[in-house]
Amino acid sequence: MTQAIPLPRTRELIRELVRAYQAFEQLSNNRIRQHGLTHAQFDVIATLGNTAGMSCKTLSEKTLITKGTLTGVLDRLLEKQLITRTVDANDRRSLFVVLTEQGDALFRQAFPDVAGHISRAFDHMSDSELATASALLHQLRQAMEHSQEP
Amino acid sequence: MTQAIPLPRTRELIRELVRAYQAFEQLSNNRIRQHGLTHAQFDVIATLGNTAGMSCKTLSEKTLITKGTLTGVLDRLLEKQLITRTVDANDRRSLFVVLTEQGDALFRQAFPDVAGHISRAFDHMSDSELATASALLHQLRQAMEHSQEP
DNA sequence: TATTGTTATACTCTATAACTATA
DNA sequence: TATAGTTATAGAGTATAACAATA
Repeated sequence: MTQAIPLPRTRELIRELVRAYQAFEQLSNNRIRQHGLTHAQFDVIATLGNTAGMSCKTLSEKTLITKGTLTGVLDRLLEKQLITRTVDANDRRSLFVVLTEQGDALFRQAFPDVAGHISRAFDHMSDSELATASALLHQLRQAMEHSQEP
Repeated sequence: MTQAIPLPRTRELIRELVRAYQAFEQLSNNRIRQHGLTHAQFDVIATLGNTAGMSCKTLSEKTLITKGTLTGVLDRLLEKQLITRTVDANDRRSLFVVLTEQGDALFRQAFPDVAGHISRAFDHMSDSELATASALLHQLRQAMEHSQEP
């Protein structure tokens, strides 16, 4: 309950992280919608892409979409015939989700397009600058993931 | 329409940015909800905090919430008596939004609490590390903001 | 008993377009 | 005509809790 007052440097970092992501969202959301997908749907497609499929549970963990919500998102992808959702023979409580051929085609089209659109923003950065930035974001993520609830 | 294939380094950067923000959201969302606010409502309160107020238009630009959506968000904050929304005497098309005393109290309580909760993740980082990280995120944001639609 | 996923509920955000009123 | 904001519409995501089926 008693929170230490965050240091100015940390506040600044949080503000910049939020702003950077806002800018990212603006770039990506338009592009994602041009492929007829919502952000959540794109996340699911991108997560399933280049895999042999996975359970709802795994998908939920990777996308951070809670199970109740995921059911609805998958329902809509099913309607669009982008995925299949079949009972796992080994554990019949579990459902196995896989991209359809159509879903895979969309993945192979949409993912590079969205990524490519964003990547143009970083055209002026060198390989080593990009690598440094990635490493730093990785470090920030690790720090946040390992900071558990009190 | 023809997109350059994004370089691996850029893809990696995008992936890390998304993941870092996911981790951030997980940390912040729980905390925000403990103050009885949604993410959008918190954004508005945080934007209005430490200001003399601003028009809906400005608020919309700062929070990236579109005007139609903003009306609903402000309606709910109004219900909770956290803001006032009054006609601007100078331009009577415009509405001026200000935190109430109650809204300001919540801002002064919730903002440091949320920021403090997150900042603990970065406790182990030095001032100069934090500054470097902020500068880098700032650079990434600038790059994305200046990358306009083709 | 615990786990996987669905269903039900209720709310919030979202984009969009038509609209009102002011300028 | 243009701008600021509301309203209407229709969807989509969200958390939560109760539930069914399976382990």
